[in-house]
Amino acid sequence: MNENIFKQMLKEKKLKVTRQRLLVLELMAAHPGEHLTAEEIYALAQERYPEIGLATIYRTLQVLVDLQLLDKLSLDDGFARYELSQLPGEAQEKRHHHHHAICSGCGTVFSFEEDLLDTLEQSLRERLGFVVTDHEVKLFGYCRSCIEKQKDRHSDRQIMEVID
Amino acid sequence: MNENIFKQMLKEKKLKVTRQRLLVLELMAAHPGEHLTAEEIYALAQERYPEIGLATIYRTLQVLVDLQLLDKLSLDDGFARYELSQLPGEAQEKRHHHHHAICSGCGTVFSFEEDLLDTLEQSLRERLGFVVTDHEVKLFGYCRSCIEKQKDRHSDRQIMEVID
DNA sequence: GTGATTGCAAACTTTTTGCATCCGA
DNA sequence: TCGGATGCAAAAAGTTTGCAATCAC
Repeated sequence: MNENIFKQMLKEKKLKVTRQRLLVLELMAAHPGEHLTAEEIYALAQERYPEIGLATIYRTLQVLVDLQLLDKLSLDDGFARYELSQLPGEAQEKRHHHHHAICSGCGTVFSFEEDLLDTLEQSLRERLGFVVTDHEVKLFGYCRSCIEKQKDRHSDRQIMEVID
Repeated sequence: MNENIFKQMLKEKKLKVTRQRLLVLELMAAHPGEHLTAEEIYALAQERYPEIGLATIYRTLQVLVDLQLLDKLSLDDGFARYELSQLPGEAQEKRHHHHHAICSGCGTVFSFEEDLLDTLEQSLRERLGFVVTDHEVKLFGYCRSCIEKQKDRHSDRQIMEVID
């Protein structure tokens, strides 16, 4: 992400280029593919700028979401999360988020691209006149390692039951 | 929804059949397809049982979600929402929620069934060993009537610009 | 200089929890 | 009777807001 493009975007919206805004974007760019909470971003920011306030983090994240530089998402754990947007700027029409598979066992989030919703979106447009601009897909389940742990635990339990 | 089945489910989990639990389930059953917040359910419950407490609503909703009688969902507006589950009881394996199309213009939520994710889920299982147990699909966009309103507004704006 | 931005604290909102009382089995 | 359930109020937890001081332009 080019810093100058960011400065340009801010100027176009008559927003000021501040140290805080540059820092937050830089941090997000340094953590691509992660789904950071405001608190996590706050902690990272404090390492480089201890005086920064949590309210500034929230306000800055909102600015970056408005500029479509960040995506705001939820993993249903009570925190809003943010990640670097994949297609910055003009390519907005095609801006379809990647999807998330959330392991119910360990909470690990797997991200993946795949546009399988075109048929669905077309059908919606035809049947309801609803035009889709964005979609969010969350899959819940169990990752390989949790499935294996689960198997182990089942073996243990069977053994325990026999012993008991 | 058969009340006796519910009582049976409660007994199996050693939970008590209370007036509050019966009331909340009855209210939810009377509003199928709606996506009610805890506050909305609280208001409905108070009409029939003014002494009921909001904490009871939350605790009861949790019980009903655990029993898979309700689905908890989020429309990204800061409220948890609840709706009657489509397939109660045993058919849990096939229990795939319907999806939601949320209009960014007016907030209307359109629900629809369609299982187009089988391919995606199969691919995840093969590639990652991730086994999907549930999914949530949200589509954002504009409904027919908001699109028409938008067109009108555009016409207005053009006229205004000419006049100005 | 001037208006946007920041940091701090307080407020707000939704949800959860502690506890005395109540009620279902 | 007795342990779970309830209602109330207080607490939590994430986020937003008011305001004086500060900073960008």
